Amino acid sequence: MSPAPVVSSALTFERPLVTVDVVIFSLVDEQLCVLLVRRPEGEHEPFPGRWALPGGFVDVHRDASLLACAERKLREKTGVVAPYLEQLGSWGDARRDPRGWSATHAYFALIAQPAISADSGTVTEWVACDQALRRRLAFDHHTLLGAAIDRLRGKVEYTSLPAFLLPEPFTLPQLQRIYEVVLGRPLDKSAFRKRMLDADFLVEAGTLAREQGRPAVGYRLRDREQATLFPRTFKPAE
Amino acid sequence: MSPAPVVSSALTFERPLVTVDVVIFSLVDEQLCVLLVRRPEGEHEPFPGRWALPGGFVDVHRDASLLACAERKLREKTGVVAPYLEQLGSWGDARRDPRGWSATHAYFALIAQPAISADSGTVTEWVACDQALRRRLAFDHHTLLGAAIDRLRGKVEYTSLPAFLLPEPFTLPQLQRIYEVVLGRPLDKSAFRKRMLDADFLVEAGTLAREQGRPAVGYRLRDREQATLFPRTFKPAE
DNA sequence: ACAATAGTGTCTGTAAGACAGTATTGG
DNA sequence: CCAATACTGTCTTACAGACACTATTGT
Repeated sequence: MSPAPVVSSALTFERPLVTVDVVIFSLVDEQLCVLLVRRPEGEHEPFPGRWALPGGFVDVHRDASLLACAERKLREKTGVVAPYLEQLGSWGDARRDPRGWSATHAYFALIAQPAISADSGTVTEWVACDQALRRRLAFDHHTLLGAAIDRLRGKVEYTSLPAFLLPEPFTLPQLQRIYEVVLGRPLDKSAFRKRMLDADFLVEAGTLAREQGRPAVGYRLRDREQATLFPRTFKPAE
Repeated sequence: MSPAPVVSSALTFERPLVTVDVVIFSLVDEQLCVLLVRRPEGEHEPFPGRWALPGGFVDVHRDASLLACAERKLREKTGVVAPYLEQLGSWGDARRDPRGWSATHAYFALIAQPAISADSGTVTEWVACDQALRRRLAFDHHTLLGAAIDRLRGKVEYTSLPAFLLPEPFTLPQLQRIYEVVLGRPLDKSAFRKRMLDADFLVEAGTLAREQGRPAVGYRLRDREQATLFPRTFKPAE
């Protein structure tokens, strides 16, 4: 049976709270980091002063959609407008928010420039992923963050996702370093290059010199909207 | 800035509608089918009489969580209690429901027994996937269904998901047929069997005879909670 | 010339696909 | 013995990983 009442225009039953949270990843000093914000200290605030993921209630008058709401949160905290943004999932139950039954929609974003905070008022910090997981976060944000990291680590095995963490143009050695950082293991240079170039998601963009050594070919993404899937994982587990 | 008001215990702002929809897949005559329900005909009902995915409002007093709500919908429509159930994603915006800003949480379920409807009142039907996509469905259910089919087709390339569509115990030839149906192309028998047995997610369960020919070894899933990932896709696109 | 970094060539092992073969049942 | 289905063995090929090699820059 549909739970809609007979006179459906009434819709008088109790509605859950609806929020959006964004797990924003970026690189600081070749480390995978996530953006955290401090909860306000107010008397009636839940988890006052705790670290949390950026997010908040959906505003039915300002936000045309959940995605638009996530983009707004991201813009408010980082100033970044068009990043890689993907839905992570939703978590909803009666207990995750002391203010009542609530459902949150988590997104995860990859951005290149960790330009810290265009936002006024809120305290924000870039924190290394594993360190962030060890903090006591507000709500069930530990779960959300864990899911985001798992998803990212998982997808890195067979997608071009890490490329969204680099400012363009970037070089293949740079990209390989990011893969190695996220995966936590070294990769063979030759195999890595073959895979990246065969996947045909990069376009050449000039030459980039470093302090020392031979300059490298620069690349941009052919399509900044979506990641490329590789036909195999980097290495089947042993 | 968090949109929470200063005195947060008030929370007087307008809340979106929150629903759950479930895309329930099963096999009827070796065809991949999805369960549709007819929307009620009432005067004030949205999309009266249209076909739709089973779903409805979250009931904050009956449903402990979104997942529990999805399980309830599934149970009400099919009587199935412990299927494969995975979150597909959420869709929320101001226009998808004429009754107001609404967010739905879509789940997708794979069940073995298409026992039609333990539910009273509602008209339900198992419809072949591609045919269901051609119907004019209520709300944005065309989008949800499309996403579910894409997800299933995609995952079939590298997971054991189709095994959840078969009643246990099942045989490898049966399983292969399901893979072929969902993928829409034939698979090599030898390669298929090697892959399935190497993945080590099956346990032997007796022998199953057919009308004719040699009986086949029966198998059960080692773990009915989650699917197994294969290290490669079935065949890199050509 | 040398250090440092970028990029390539070549070998090898692994595993998937192709396909023909063998095995086991009922009539 | 034959049809029908289940299962296996062998060959080939593609490709990822290993690793040594060459290339190009600054000092």
